[in-house]
Amino acid sequence: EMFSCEFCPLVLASKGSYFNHRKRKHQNEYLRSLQQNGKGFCCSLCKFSAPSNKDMIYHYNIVHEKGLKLLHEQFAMERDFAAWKENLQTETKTLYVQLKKTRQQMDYEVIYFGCNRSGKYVPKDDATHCTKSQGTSKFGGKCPVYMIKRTHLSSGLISVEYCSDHVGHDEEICHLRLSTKIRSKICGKLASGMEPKKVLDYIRDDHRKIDRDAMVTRKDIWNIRKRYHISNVEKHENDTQSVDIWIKELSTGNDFNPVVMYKQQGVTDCDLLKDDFVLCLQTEFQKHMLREFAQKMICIDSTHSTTKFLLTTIMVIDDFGEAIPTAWIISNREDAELLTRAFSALKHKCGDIMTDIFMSDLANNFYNAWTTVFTIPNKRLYCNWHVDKCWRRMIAKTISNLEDQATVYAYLKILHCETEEQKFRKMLQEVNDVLGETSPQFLEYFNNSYVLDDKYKLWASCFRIGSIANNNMYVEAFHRVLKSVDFSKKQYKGVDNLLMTLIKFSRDKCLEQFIKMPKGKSTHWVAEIQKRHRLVRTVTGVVSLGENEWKVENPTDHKYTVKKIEPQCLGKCQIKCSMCNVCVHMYTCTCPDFLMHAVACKHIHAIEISISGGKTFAFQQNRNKEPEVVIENTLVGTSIVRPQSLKANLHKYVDKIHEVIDLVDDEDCLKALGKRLVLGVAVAKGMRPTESFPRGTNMSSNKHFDTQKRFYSTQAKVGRKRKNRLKYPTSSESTELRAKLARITPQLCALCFMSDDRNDTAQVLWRQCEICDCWLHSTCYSNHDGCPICMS
DNA sequence: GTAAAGCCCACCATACGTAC
DNA sequence: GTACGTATGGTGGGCTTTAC
Repeated sequence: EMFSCEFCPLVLASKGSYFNHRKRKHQNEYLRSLQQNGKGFCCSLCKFSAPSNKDMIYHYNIVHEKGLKLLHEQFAMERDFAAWKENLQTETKTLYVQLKKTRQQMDYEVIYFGCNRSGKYVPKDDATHCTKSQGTSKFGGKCPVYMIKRTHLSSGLISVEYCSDHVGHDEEICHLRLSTKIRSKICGKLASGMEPKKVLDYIRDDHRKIDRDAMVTRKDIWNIRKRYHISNVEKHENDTQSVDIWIKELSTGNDFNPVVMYKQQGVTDCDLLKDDFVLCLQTEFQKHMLREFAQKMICIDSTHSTTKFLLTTIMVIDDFGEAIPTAWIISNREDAELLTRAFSALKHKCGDIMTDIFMSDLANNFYNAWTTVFTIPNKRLYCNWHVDKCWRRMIAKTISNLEDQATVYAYLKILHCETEEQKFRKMLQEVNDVLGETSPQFLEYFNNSYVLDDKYKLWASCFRIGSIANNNMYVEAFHRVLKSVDFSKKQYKGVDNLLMTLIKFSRDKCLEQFIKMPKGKSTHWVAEIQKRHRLVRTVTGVVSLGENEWKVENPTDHKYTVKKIEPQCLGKCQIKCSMCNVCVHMYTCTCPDFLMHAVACKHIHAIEISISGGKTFAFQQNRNKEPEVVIENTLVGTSIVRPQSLKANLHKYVDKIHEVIDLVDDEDCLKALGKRLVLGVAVAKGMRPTESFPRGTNMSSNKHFDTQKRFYSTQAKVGRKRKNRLKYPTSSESTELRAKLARITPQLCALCFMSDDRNDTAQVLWRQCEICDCWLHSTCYSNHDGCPICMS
């Protein structure tokens, strides 16, 4: 092969000869071509170009008088070289980056290093993001800083040739990287379980010099944690793979496998879609709790905002009246089809579940799925809270007048809280007429969603007497705790994080249960029960209506009926009153307190005290009688002599301190002594009884004495207009509305709540009961033996 | 001719900006 | 406060160029 010169007509026989000729004979043209093509080494101070780094250093020294030095070092061991390099980098504010892979040569290996700031930044075509805040680290030229490390394979001796003087750019620490020393320190702290915030605090306290290591940010710590996989939860950077690893570990462990069902996205399943994700979890403790407490009640609800998926929780209520989550389903949707699949897996694991009450929100998906798989519950109840929420939303949507909104809501609340079935039926007829006049649109919604097909039995208070809970707030509360405490009110943490949080939650609940079974627990419920026991003195009288039925009177409230349903609580109930031993499962009462809060109300306490005491009812007399409280004086060993002897001892110490101050010269020691003395004087001043505090007041121990002064804005407040919030009717409003309702002649049947005849006959026949005054279809009346409302 | 040094490209870890 | 997407730049392989 022949090589022809591009600058003259000469033709050369070899490639080597060609390059030699070009460099010797056409040096200027050659360098110019390097410049034009952007190759070789270009001087950052003039237009000169050189083919190699050493030529360029020579140019800088001769032409620009930079005085760059080519230095040499030798090291016996790799460790010495590493320490020297780290030190050199810190001192010269340089980052020597390896330019090429380590290369093996005759009897030594070579590594080439260069300045990290050499080079030209070339943005990518599809660049959409801004450059970094400090700008690119490439300054657009070649920095003469370099280092060649040669390690002799036979002797292990390391020889280094280097230049550490920068040209073309300043020494800026913002373009350096964290040193390996600080990295390993952070890594160690994180691995030992220290929180990133505390690690940052520790590093900043520990590092005094102003260098790159002093500029550690939270982001750096987060990156190190991610890079070295220090987090115990994230098994993989990819959430999907991390969850897979977790599931594998949980499934293959020796302990109880908590994974009931796992369907990955992208995997085909005969019943589910390809994109569906389902993860059903139940720990051994949860299985035990579900079997133990499911007979009474099952609460189900789901939440968003924990991950990209939905979290559905199945809860039961334990003997202490506390909610225990017994299974979790993490899924991408919550329709009956998917839930049926998950429930089937649950049934396979813990058998069929027979429950008395099933409580969920107003949607049918949970109930339908549950009844498809498990035995149909005796009763289904809507969560009161969800009913209220839907009513408010629909009232705001369909009724424009604010006064009408308030009136309709008040009527609905009276209806909702009515505890006697007969009264409720009558009132529902009357409310129907009021709604028809105010908003026919709302009436249609109300009838279809809450009245027809016996739907009123799912939310009305009179149909849930004796149920242990009236709303799904247990599940809501759990979801709130999960979001606010474990997830720090953040959305979209990974599924692996949620998985671990749930399993840890179950573990904590298990321990809690383990602790409170033998010890008992002063729960919120126990406090509520005791509060009601103390209120017994406000009850004015009790009238016996039969063997197990009483009417209880209050001076302000209405009369309520109390029935005894069990002579003693059969279960291992822990929410008993410690004073009269009554529990919520023994009685029923028609008062709103019993219905709303599911605890033994003051009326039940009154009956129990009356029966167990075997006395005539005379609570009124005890109204002002407070139990005597004996306060023991715990100030044991106090005497008048003791402070005087202490004072004498202190004076001796003060004399010694005088001696020490004269003898000691060390500055730090004196400073430390001074600090302690200042502190001692402050303590003594604080302890001096200068003022006598008022005693015997009922002030709370943690009450703030003065409100803290705060800065306040001087800007004019633009603030949003407050919405006209719908309020519960007060007792006087309630009486007034009841009276209004009583004047209405209803147009509906009190049994089926339909206006026309059930049998669709041409002539609609009506009949009024002489005892309860309720209007019914003749057909509805005649189908029963007597009035179906008052049973007369 | 051969070893050393340079250049280009692809890959991927790190660091940054943005949005929630 | 942090998850996420992506720009930036270090690393390494392979080829080219240069020095001896």
